[in-house]
Amino acid sequence: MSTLSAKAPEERRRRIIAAAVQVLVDKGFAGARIADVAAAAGTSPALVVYHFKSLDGALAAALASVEDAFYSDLVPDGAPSPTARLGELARLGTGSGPSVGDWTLWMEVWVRALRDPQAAELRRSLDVRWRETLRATIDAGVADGSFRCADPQAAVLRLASLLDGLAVQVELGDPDVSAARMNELWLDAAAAEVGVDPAELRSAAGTRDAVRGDAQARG
Amino acid sequence: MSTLSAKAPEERRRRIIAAAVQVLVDKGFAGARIADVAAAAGTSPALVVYHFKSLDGALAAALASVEDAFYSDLVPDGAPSPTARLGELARLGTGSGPSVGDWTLWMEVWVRALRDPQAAELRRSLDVRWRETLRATIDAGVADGSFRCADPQAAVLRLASLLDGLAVQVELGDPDVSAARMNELWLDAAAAEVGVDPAELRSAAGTRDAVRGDAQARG
DNA sequence: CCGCCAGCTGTATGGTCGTTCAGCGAATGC
DNA sequence: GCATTCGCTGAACGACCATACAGCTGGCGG
Repeated sequence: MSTLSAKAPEERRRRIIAAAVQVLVDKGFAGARIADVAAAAGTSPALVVYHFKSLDGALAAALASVEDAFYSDLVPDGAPSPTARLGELARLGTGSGPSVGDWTLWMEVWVRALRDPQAAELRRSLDVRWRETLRATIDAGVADGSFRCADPQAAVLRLASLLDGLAVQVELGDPDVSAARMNELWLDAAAAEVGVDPAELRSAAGTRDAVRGDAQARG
Repeated sequence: MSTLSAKAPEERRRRIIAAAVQVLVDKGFAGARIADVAAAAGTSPALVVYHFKSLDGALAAALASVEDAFYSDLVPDGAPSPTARLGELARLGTGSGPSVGDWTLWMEVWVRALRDPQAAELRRSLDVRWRETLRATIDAGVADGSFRCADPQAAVLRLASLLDGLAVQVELGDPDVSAARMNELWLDAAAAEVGVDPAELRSAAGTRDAVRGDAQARG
């Protein structure tokens, strides 16, 4: 258990996982080859198998890693107001930077989930988590009076689905739906669902430092 | 150009196309094999290649055929009122029977479109057509006073995207979004977008024979 | 020092398919 | 009737890849 030399293999492993994620994004499940992953990681194909037993193993590890990233993306920094938090969530789902917004990858997962139970479960758990987050935000807003929402359950389903649908348009290069437009469209829909002024929500979405309460961690 | 014998090969061809569609739905682009198509069509693998030059050729023919079906699904029967037409569109997009609602297939096309320009173009043209149909309906409703809609362009983008997103949930077997629930959720969103009573739209959606005007074919 | 083992690699192996090809029967044109 | 073409097939062929394997190397425990 030496500290220095033991790190190199682990580092190598991480590199392969990162490479696998990249390959998945670039070529999809259907186009991903062991050789691609190895090349992207700067190693030999055999090493990928050595560490992950098979190509599927490597891709599974890649998915697990983005799953982790997804979850950590979702923890709020500070305790923003519901309005600010809603804008924050819009930024997360809309921006293509964070894992939540890795839409190419999610689309791949969707299609794989049509036939692969493992992928279906992954997608499901991430989706549940996302909806819970949305739901908690809406409930908090309703509780403190800043939102009005007759049917939060339906609102969450619609907003979550709308996000998925908009992402498809963006990812497919729709000329009418840029990433910025996607954000706008979603925020307006969210504003309508929770009965706030779209302009207010839009400006809240742009604001990084929101009103901080410190009492509750959850609504 | 005999009438009887010439039909058999053509019939065979159609059978292969239908088989290819089925295979695409069952196994997706990634899992589709010439042998599968041949087996489903009750012919030899070689015949598939004989008629379509390659597997890709056969799959392309399959897509072309669903494209045709999609377009013919979209022509309205009669000249329904905008409200009834909106319900009709919901039925089309929501039911899994007609080509418009072949969501498994569309999801496959989406992911393929991420990397294949031909698939991207197919998806784009179908999407444009769908949005135009929605837009025409909304415009007609606004024109005759039954709808109120501040930003029809945005409404169309949101409703089209929402449909896509809801379909993903349904296709992935989400326990909270059955096909019936999808219909409901979409209709409510549509009602909100065009400022009508959800209950009215829901009942119009269930009605097959709507109020028939005969003046204009388009709004 | 020595033997061992984890980490790593290049090459072989085997399986899965897409595509090709030579040919066969039947209908068709002459 | 005869040659030809069309529709169709089974049996190869060969490309592409995942995986297995034998071996090399460098550091670590003894």
